[in-house]
Amino acid sequence: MLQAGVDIENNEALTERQQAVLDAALRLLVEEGDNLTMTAVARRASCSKETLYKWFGDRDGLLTATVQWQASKVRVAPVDRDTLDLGSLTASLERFASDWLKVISSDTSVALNRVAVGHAGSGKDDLGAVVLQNGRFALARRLKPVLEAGRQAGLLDFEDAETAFRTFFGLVGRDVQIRLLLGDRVELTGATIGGDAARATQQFLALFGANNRP
Amino acid sequence: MLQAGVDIENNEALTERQQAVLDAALRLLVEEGDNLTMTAVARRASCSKETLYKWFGDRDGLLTATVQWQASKVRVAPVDRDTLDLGSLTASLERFASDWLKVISSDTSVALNRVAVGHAGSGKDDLGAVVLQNGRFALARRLKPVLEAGRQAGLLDFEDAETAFRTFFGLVGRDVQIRLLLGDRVELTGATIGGDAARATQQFLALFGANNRP
DNA sequence: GCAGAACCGTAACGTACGGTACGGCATGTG
DNA sequence: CACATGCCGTACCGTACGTTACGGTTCTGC
Repeated sequence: MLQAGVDIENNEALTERQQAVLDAALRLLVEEGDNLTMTAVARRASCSKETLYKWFGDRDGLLTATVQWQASKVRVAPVDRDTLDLGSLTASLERFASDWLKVISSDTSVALNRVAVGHAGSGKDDLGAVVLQNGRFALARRLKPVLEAGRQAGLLDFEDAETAFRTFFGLVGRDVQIRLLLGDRVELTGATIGGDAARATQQFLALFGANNRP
Repeated sequence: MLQAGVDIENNEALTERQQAVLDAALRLLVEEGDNLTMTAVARRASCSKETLYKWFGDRDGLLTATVQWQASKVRVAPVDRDTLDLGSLTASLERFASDWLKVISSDTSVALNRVAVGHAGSGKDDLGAVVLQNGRFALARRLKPVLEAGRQAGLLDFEDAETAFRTFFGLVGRDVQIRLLLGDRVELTGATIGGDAARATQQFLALFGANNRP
């Protein structure tokens, strides 16, 4: 219920100690997955279970706080759009693709997505919505202005920014995320990520570049 | 451990009653998710828990048997490749895309993928591998011959069939599967599926069609 | 320096659920 | 008909874990 607990709306109201506890919970979540126990978190964080319950109210409260804490840590710098030619647009898209691939292939992302997917079935909490909000929808919010700017500059040609974004999303991610979530060992070194990002960007430009339309 | 149980390698060795039990377990899995209980399965299937343990050995054994039972039910007819022009190739690709979208948006697929993802963290069983084998890899095995035939006929142009397939996979699925797994309500009527399949096919042909290369 | 709060460590409680045992019934077999 | 087998229904056991309670210790304000 979390009648008394941290204000999960704005994660600014987290003291240092609470952040450390959530970091410990996050590390444990990456290691153990959803079958972590409250005693394990308490032991790892060197705090008492009473404190955990006082701060986060509930096991689900602790989990959501952990997920939101991790989400609050990935604040990216927005791209500058003053210079906008084909080169800078390509670089921006490749950057987005590379960052996204790095994120979804990271251990923490895989672990968080796993627990969120597992909890999505029985609607006890909204972990899925949180992960979705800070994952796929955050990416859309940051990428759409770039796409719109590209269209304004006559570099891109598309009807709907949402559909264009979803195509880009598919070209970048392909089968990587589902394979990682299902436990498949996908080789993703830095070089392959760079190559995949460049390939996805070229394919996207081939589909939505303004010069490719007769 | 499943020392004594059904032969999960070939699901032919399943009696009628066992299939009915697995169907009940499957329905319950779709409804309840991973937090289904053995007593609930026994009650739903009108069998005793003793029988469940004798047949499937374990809770994980029951789950894997259920997943494999569902996997064995989706055997698709292979496409005929005698006539191979651009029209039939397009139709085949659209058919694959539409079928795949229908599968991943179905309730059972979402439920099965959820439990498999949830279990992928702690390697107690290989649900993830089973789902992956009967999902994404089965699709690749069925689609790659079509792609190769298209290349042989001079309709497609690609270096590696695997990369071409993964691009097709991304163009079709985009963000649908992860959004569904995370509990997002994605509108997927028959019309939208058809439209998405056609769009993905056109995009794939635009990228890998032989006539588009100078 | 002291009262009170915050918090740590641990013990205790309650329950849900995986796994097992057992009595009854139905069916097949000599 | 006696007997064995297979299975249903249910009661039972053990344990893991969420949740609470409590004594002891450190921190904070006056």
